[in-house]
Amino acid sequence: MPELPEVESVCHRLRNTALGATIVRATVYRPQMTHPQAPAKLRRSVAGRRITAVERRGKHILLRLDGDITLRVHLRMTGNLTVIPDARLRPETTRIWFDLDDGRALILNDPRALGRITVHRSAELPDLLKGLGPEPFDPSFTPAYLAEAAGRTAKPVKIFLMDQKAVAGLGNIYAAEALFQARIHPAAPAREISARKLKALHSSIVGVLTTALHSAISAYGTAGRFTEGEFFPAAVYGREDQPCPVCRARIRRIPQGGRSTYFCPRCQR
DNA sequence: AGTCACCTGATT
DNA sequence: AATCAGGTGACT
Repeated sequence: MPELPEVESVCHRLRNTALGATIVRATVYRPQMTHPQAPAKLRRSVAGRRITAVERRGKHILLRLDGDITLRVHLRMTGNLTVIPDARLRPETTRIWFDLDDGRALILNDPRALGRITVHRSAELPDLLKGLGPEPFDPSFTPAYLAEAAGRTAKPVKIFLMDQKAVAGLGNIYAAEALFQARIHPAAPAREISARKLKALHSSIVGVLTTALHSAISAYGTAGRFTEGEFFPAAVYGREDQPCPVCRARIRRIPQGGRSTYFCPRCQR
């Protein structure tokens, strides 16, 4: 599921469901998902604590509990954090289960079980999140900042965008979409891109994420789940061999960093 | 900077 | 049977 817009929409929904509830007990079905901590630490830390805030930093969800405990949840590829009314609605792929005091349950549902959930004191958080670049909607994320960051690396620009320390929250889809809108070839070395193009890239990053965020919140907010095709209609992502919506050239797929990158060979040079 | 491992399910 | 997947951390 999740890049920044989807993670934010999960947070949005949790604020309307989990906020204020008290966790009675945690059950860990996949101990490795609490790595590098022991599952017992999670169980011990959450019992009897109330959820006081739901925050997001990059793709990380921060569940604030009273008594200065923060659960940091990362959904990775297929995770979802959601409240269900009762055990009858328990998905087969539930990996962590939190009983709430009103009979509902907060669950981490994650078919691939690649997600992570760890427990922290608030004092540890800055260190924990220090590798993350600015939030794309933060005033500090400016074209000048992007140019400065890009200037320091010879990495292909798409790899640069997906590296969370340039800017937090972009993943494979929205990095590709932003590059398409800015008409930049995904394999171009970041430091060789003109200031003019980087300015366009800055705008397209903010624009793509804004549109996707609204789409993700309305899709998830109503149905309570993401549904195929309700997202931002991708111009290039997943469209190998289909015509570019701008110039009709055939969309290409190339491997980058072990994943697929989609782009229009005519629009993006 | 590139490759692989972590996991499982869907698709070819 | 093989390949792919909206991610990341640990290796070369």
